[in-house]
Amino acid sequence: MQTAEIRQRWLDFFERNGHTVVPSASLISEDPSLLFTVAGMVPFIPYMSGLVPAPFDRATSVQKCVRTLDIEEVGKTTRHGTFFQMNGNFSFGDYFKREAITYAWEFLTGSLDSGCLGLDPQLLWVTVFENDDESISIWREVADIPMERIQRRGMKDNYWSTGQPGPAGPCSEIYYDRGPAYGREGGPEADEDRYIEIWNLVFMQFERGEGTGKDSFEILRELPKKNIDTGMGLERVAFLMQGVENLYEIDQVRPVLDAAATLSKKSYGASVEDDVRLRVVADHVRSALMLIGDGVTPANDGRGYVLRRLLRRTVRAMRLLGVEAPTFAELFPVSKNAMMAAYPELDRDFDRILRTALAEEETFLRTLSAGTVFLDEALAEVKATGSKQLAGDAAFLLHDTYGFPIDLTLEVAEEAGLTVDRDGFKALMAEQRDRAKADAREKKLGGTDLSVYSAFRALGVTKFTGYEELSTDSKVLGLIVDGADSQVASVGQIAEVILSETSFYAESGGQDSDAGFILGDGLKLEVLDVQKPVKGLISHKVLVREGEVTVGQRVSTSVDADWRVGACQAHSGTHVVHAALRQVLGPDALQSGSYNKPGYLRLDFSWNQALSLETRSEIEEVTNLAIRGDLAVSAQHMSLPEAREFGAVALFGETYDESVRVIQIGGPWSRELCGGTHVSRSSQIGLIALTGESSVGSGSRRLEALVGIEAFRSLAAERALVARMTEALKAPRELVEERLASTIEELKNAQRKLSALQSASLATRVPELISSAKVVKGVRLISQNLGALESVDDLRGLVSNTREKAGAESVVVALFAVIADKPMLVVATNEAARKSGAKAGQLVRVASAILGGGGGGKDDIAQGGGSDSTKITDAIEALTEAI
RNA sequence: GGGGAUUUAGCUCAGUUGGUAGAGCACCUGCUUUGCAAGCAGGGGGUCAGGGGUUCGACCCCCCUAAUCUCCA
Repeated sequence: MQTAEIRQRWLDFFERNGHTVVPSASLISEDPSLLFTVAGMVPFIPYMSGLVPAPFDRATSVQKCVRTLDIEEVGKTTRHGTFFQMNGNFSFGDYFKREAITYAWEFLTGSLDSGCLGLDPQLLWVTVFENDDESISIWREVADIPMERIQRRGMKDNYWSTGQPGPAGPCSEIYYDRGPAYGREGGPEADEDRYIEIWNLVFMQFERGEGTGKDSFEILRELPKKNIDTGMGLERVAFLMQGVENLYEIDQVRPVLDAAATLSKKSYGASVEDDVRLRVVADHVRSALMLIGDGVTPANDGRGYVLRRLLRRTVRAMRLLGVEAPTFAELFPVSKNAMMAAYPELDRDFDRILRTALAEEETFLRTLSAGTVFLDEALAEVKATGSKQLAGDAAFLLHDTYGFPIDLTLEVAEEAGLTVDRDGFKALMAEQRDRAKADAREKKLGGTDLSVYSAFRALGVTKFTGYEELSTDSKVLGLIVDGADSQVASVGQIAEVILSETSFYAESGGQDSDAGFILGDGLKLEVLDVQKPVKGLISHKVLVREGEVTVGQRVSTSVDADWRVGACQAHSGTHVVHAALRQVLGPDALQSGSYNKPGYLRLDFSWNQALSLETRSEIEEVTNLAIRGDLAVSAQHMSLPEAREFGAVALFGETYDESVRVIQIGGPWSRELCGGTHVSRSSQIGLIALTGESSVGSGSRRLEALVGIEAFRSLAAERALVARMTEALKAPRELVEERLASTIEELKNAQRKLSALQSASLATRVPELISSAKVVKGVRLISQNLGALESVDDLRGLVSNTREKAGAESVVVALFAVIADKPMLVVATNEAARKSGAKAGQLVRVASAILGGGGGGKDDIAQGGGSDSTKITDAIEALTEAI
């Protein structure tokens, strides 16, 4: 049975049983503490923890997941994949153990005709938590499983918690017996390769306390609402049902493996090592495909780094298979074709996905060739010293600094007949890990506790009225002072206020929060910040200016009107710039983040090179033409699929509800999903002036702009600058640039002439200097104070010139000058003088010490200086002595 | 978030306890030749990423900033 069919049967089965089908959430997790969605239940965490009331009693999903913790194990075992799909059914205070077990059994063993999987009940084993007799009796009753195929396991295997205080509970797992060919008898307790875990049922029953590890915590109490969370590994079931050996050989993955084998002219099954490499390629290509599909782009940290690693490990594996040429152009379409039955959006976005992958492959191939040069040098050096081993720190440097993978280093070293100090390398890697981990631990202490908000969120969603009005009558539902629930806050205190409804916009979608006041009877609260700490809940951070605020009090929210006008201009302006950007650069230039507040906007977008001045001007022009065009701005609500159909731009990394708000500017000209506040016609934006374009990391650029009156002020300031320049240069505006260039050119020429003139004039003094030579200890010494000179270069030129002209007989030229009010000297010796022991560097040191400074150089020429120019005569004497 | 590396002529890069910034390619001029990366001679081209500090003197040492590459979390 095809993987896509198992998936569909799953969803249909649970929908028939009253579950709401929830589409897979993005791989980019909404929870900022998680890099990716790592399990089927991740999107449901707020409902499980009670932070947000669940909108349904029971739900089911097939969730895309990425886990890279065991990335090194990929390909070596049957069941480690970096991308996988988890089928889940969930109950939020609705059904519990009995139904969960019943559904699981029915779906696995029910007949194919009835939409189930038709697995042989004789091959299924289950495990339960050691003292969970309730589950055992349900299993006996519902499935009639003999006791021999039910095993009890401890905390480590069959108890679930998040690792932190919160919900916890026992699990029951279902295993499939692959038969005696795959290992020992005795159930999952004996052999988890023969008995493959396919489904984990988690009974969220208790609340746990503080503690570390999997088993050292206290069970505090029963949960008031018990939940069910189950996860069936889609890939595992697929490989069992398709009668293949592991998850790399299922219909969604195998075609890539075959394509990699063809490209490398290897046959799968011929060599253990090559098989692992082929599986790595098959797994990583699929994971990368899915990640890029969800909007991740390669980067040097965070999610982007995980993607980069996957892509680079693929290139590396292909290299080890003997293919040095680019391969992504072949591999990615194969993976896409295998996955598109379940994920049709991959086909739609494939141009972008492939471009992203190809760009990274090209970058990495460049990195590799740079690393190869370095590695060859390092290996040659090792050989030169007669050693047989490349040091660990050299291998680490290659890996850490040049991104050259260790196993390629091993391979190349081996070809050169050398070994590599792997232990040294590992030690350095461990050191680096510890550094990063120590740092992460330090930072984590600042994590915020959101539990204080859950009670308020349970009262319902804060109604936002700010689209229609600036002022709204409301009621204080709650106060938080210093992170704790409070009944009252008085003058001078800072508090968070939860209201029944509000006209204040909370920071989101890049738009900064509104400013203004919350007013009541004798009460004045200045709003400092507005946030949504929990989905649906708006919290106002305020400073109490006058009076005292208490829970239950009637108040009215009053947003600063000027502020809001500026905020609307800036946010609509951001949409206009985004649309202009895409019009000029093409649809690849997609916004990856933004920030706007009155007068200012910032837009980060995916693009891999700096924008030229012309391109920037063009974007600015398109932007301002759209403003001048007085385009209508409208907002409408629709479902997410409808919005997609409508052509609205959804941003990656953002998560959207089922019902979304689409902002249109000029109809189809700009359509974006957005919850922000906007002007009603584009002309109200006024003016936009781009002020900067910069990089925010590889593959991502940032545009900054001023909006409205701020834009005007900035342009006015530049105009004033040009006015001052025309005045200073005495040239009309059109000629300023030319005049400036010609002035610089003239200045350069003049300087060149001047220095030529100077050295010529200095050259005329050479004969006089030579004739002034005095013989000291058998050496001719030419020493003089030349007075003020322009530069040390002149002095040095004169000294070496004099030495050349002075003939082969021994001579020491020591000339002094005052340059920029400081005494300087240059000493030169010829070969004969050096033979009789005169060293320029030594002489300079003696003389410059007298001048209150220092100096040095080589035996033939040296220079020095000091700070007291009245001592030059003394210095000449000392130098004469020193010869 | 924490490390490492790089930034020098239009391009690719040298630059040795701190003492006149170079090479190859490209460009311009001339000569020699008329062909496959032609040769010879001459020449132009540098805020040594930016800013600050130490020093008589900084491409070089110290500090800060930026960009790019890279590893780890």
